[in-house]
Amino acid sequence: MAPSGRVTIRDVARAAGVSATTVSHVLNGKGAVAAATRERILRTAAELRYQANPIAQSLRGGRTGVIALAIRPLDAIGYTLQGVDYFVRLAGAAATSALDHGFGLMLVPDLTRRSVPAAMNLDGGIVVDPFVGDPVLAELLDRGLPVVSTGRDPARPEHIWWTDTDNRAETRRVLDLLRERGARRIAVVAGTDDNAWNHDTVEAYLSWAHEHGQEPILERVPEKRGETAGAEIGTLLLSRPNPPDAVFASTGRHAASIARTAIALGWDIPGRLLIAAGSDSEQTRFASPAITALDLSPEATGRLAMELLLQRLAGEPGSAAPRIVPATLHERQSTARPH
Amino acid sequence: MAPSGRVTIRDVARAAGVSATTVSHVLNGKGAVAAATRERILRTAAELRYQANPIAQSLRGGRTGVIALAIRPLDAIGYTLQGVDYFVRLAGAAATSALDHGFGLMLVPDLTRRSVPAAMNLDGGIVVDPFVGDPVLAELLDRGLPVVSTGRDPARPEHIWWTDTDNRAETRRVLDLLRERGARRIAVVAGTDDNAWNHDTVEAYLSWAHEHGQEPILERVPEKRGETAGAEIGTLLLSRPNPPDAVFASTGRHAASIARTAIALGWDIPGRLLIAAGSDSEQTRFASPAITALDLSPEATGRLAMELLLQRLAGEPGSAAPRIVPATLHERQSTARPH
DNA sequence: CTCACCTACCAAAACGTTTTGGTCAATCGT
DNA sequence: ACGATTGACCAAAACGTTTTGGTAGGTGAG
Repeated sequence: MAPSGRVTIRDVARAAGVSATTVSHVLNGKGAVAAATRERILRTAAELRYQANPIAQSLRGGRTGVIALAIRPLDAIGYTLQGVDYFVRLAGAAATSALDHGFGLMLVPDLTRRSVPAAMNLDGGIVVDPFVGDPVLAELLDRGLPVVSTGRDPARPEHIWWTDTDNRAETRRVLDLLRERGARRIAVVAGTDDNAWNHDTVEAYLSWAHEHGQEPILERVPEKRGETAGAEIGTLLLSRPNPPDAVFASTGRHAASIARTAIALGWDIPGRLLIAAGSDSEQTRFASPAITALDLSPEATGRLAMELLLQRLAGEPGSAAPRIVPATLHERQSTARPH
Repeated sequence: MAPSGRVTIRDVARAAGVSATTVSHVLNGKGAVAAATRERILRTAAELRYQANPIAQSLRGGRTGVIALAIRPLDAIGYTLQGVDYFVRLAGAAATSALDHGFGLMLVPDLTRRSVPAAMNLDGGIVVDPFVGDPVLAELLDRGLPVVSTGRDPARPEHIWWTDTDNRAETRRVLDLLRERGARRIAVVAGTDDNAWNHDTVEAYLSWAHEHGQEPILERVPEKRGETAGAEIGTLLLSRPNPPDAVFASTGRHAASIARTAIALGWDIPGRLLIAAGSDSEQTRFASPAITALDLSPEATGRLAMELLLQRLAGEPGSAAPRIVPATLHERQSTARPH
């Protein structure tokens, strides 16, 4: 055994009476080795509980098998609450998919803020919801790594390796539903994070409102602000001289707190006010009445992003990017009203 | 430049007219190097944009700088929702702390279920809420890795490297509060995951009930079951011949759905029924009325676990383990009743 | 019988660092 | 003036694999 206490390929070779080359061949199914020899080597390796040292393999092969996951919205607010179940579901799906392909997924909180540890060698990266001109996305690309993002970076149109739901179409879909349910003055409450999701939502709303001859009622509330922000916005909206008859809030959290505020102010939901959310979460399912919401399929998004990345790493032609993931609209009590 | 296209330490050495040894010395601040030479080497390295290859460093040093994070309750249910904000907060704190010390945090979904990728070489591991006799904890320990868990494994008393809140004391604290607020028939709803948290909660409740001469009313509901489970349990509890006057549910999610059910059944909270939760979450803050809950300080737990692990990796004497993290009890509407 | 071609195996190089164990010249103490 | 010490530097070994480029012996075709 090596002085380190670890069993090396040489120990196995010595014990089996062959060269390290032959052991490597057997273990990787490469060269031509006699059946008897193969058996003996496999047996010896098992007996010695030999495990190839992945670092040495990486050094030779140039790959580490580690993929970075940067969840930008969480970087911005410090990993506190906030629409978190979306990110957990996405990260879980990505990690599972990575492990299935022999890769590990490493969580990397804001690479640009702290000095990047030397020990971090990555094969690729996934950036979730990059900001416009995102520095972390830039950093990874600068390192020459293949990167796939979840949501595009509008300031970097040449970066086509992203996955997302069709935010504009999905937004219109919800607006159409609200209109179909009788709403004629639909307000939208979007976040302030400077990313594609918010941009698309606002843009889709403004053009939709224009098309339907409705004066836009747009409010924005910072993602980092707590549930109280929803209450303020709700109060603000409902005390307007000409209040909305429906509210579409992009996060489930804000939708739920606006709904609660409305009810506290004596508004009936869905009788007098319809509510919908742009992202399903525990709050939307849990609110009373339950709130209609878009399920953005974070699992599919995470899995797809990982697969796209792994295809690129494998040098495969790679199916065309960007790739669009369909969302599911869960209709609930908050918009239940006969047509 | 090396054929790989990567700048190696030899390239720098050649360009600066010194040996690789000297470059390494300068870059790591090790040997004795003349000031002028040092300057020249640093300048050259910067010009060539030299970055030491971490894999080679790892091979030499035997360390990878990667720590595994296994979140066992999520492994059990497949990374869907459920008390998730606790885990995100914990994982975020652990990742941040790791990165601050030059380590990366790798998410490892159930190591025992899928074949462990060869490329995964770890320096240590953190296991969140291990089950009794947890196989993932066992696997990591078998590999000879230093492991710290969040919550102990009751089947492995010799494993003292864990961090946790004092579940028994905190449970009693909540029960005491409920009693102080007038409750005399307190029911407890715990999870079914076979881990220390559930064990401790149940154990503390049973002995507390015995001490206070109260007949225990204990229900258990699987963590994986959705919000509907809470409704069922709530109905069950309240339709007993002799219903409870307070419910302590270990998860915020179950507390909230039980509260909602109770209200739907016409019970006034906190007038006729008190509700408290053993873990703070978005649901407890968000329910109406807001629900009193223990904030288990996942950030502190995650940070502490990481620090404990890093101390062991650094070979430091290591402050005594296990380490206990204090929880904070947030009193809210659901238990607001004059003494 | 000989040449070519397999089969089964191996020695050495390569991956890019860090560390060990030097060498050589200049300086210091006596 | 001479041995000891120090400062500045370097060649080679080491980390544990995988891959390259072999060799030696056996076998089939001509």
